[in-house]
Amino acid sequence: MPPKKMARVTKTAASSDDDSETVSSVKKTAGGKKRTAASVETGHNTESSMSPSSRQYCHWLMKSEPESRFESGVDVKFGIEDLKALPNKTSSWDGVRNYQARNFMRQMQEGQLAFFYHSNCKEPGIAGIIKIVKEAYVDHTQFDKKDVHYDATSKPNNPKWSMVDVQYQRMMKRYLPLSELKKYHLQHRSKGGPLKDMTLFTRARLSVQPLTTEEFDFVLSLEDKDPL
DNA sequence: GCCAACGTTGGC
DNA sequence: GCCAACGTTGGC
Repeated sequence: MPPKKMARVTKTAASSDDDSETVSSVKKTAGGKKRTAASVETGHNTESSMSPSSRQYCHWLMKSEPESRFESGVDVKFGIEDLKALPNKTSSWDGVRNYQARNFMRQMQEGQLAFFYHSNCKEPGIAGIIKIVKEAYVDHTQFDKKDVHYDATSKPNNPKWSMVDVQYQRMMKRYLPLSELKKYHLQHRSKGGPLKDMTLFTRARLSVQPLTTEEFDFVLSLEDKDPL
């Protein structure tokens, strides 16, 4: 596995958010390569007809920090350019230590797309698009005492944390700053529109989050528009 | 660097 | 199971 992804995340441990694997979905793990993600690529599916808890998402947003920052002496920098520079432009997304974020990763299916979001930097925003190329499997860094995201409370016979593999797809035609997305969010919140409930704003600290097809498509459409 | 928001911990 | 203290996230 590649570098250190970042996906920071709190170090939690048990929590209320279900530690459940159960939650719908999810795949099998490890060998994972199989499974064709059937419905997946179509992008659409049932979202509108399901309750939030059972909804199956097919688009995601994953945060990482493109600028150097040291955590326990280790640089957690990992921007989209760093992903692009790796062999096969692919990396595991390890280090997520938040149950909600983990559960979303466990719902991801091979072939689904995600926005690569740059956080904690000069200009936060969406930098490009990545694809899920391997579904959730055990994040080995949780057992590595040397790793920044080591979790002493997780045991190999019952791992707590998962990761997926992602592959670089492309840069956005233009960088989409958080500030611009926020303007749309506020606008849509008052007058209606696809970004009115976007998780990026309603649960700002979540490092892995879902987007509805409507949200994803709207954000994509901004590439061809002038900045607000 | 500040600090608001919010998830987690742990006493009770 | 409540909730205050604490730690982290991440925009600004």
